[in-house]
Amino acid sequence: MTLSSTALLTWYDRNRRALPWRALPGHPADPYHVWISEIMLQQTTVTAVIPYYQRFLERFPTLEALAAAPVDDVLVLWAGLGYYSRARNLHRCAGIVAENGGFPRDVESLRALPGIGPYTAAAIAAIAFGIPVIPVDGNVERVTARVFAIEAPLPGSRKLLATQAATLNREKAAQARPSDFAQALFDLGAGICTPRSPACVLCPWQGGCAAQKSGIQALLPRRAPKGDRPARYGVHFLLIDDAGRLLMRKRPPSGLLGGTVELPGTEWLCALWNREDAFIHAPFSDRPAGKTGRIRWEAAGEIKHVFTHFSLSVAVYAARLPVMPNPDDRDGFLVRADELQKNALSSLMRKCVETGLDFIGAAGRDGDPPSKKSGTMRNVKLTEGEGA
DNA sequence: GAGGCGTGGAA
DNA sequence: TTTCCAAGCCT
Repeated sequence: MTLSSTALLTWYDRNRRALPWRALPGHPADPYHVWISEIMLQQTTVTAVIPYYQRFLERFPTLEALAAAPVDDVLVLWAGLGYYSRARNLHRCAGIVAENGGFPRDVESLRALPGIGPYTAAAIAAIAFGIPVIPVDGNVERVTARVFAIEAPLPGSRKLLATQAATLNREKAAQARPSDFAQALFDLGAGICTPRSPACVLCPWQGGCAAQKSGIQALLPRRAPKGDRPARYGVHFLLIDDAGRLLMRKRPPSGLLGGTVELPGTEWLCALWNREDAFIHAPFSDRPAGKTGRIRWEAAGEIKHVFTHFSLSVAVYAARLPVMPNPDDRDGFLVRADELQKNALSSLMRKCVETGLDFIGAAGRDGDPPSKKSGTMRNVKLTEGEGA
């Protein structure tokens, strides 16, 4: 009774966020825009998504433009955003939906498309097509756990939370505005019912919140303790010639960082590499030293990177050659340093390349000892600037 | 169904 | 520094 849909919608009408993918109040949303934004927002913050969304829509203004593009072009626009299977599924999905002449307008058919799970199917259905369902994301789980004081820990409580969340839009006011109601719950979770210190005094549902009544709102939702993150180690090699060309290679099309471009290197194992074993994986190590002579590798730095399920430490070695040997398919391919932004570099590899180039740049200047954090990336642009 | 799958900002 | 975690999906 006190979880009034009207109260929530009124709050939303006054406090809704203006977001690039959001239609203006009272206007219908574009399913293509909603879909792109929802895929990008999976496990990703709004702040991180906004610049990617803008660039993506400039490059692929329509579903047809996206469907017609090579998947590698999509990955270039996605590089740095993480969870790269999203980009591959997005591209597959575009082909299917364009072939069908548009998005299906029901939850079940949406759910069947690649990259669209229960949450995203409900989100598109509600936001773009006005179907009265509640997409259950982290925000909605948190709000639901609190208003009903559900103390069972995630992720075990997920099913229960979804069941309870589905009861939130029973009133007529919610049924009349499914798109706004769903987004109102997002904005409530993002701005008021926040994870750490919820602003209950500002909450349109404070009178009906069971957790707030007993003062446990900041403790919910509970979560089961997560396991430790194991450490892994790798070695990567930056080789550059006097023409400013780097040797790079492409990772397998699926799996970790699938389809992205990387510096050649070792596997990532749970133990530190010794120098001898690591250098078996250095470029051209299996070739007789030709007229270029032996490659003189130098330690350029160490990169720490954290993935969801392990942390990684990469030793970067760098070397400069007058003339690059001709790479074969196993070696990889050459990329001009000033055209790196045309390749899909993960954030990890962007850091590795930056470290290697910084080292080469500093070491290359006569008598200049390589210094850490010298920031000598003149003329080399690794990311598409936003104009800041 | 449990684990693989990125990243960067905030506290 | 460490920990948490953000509009989850796939196998």
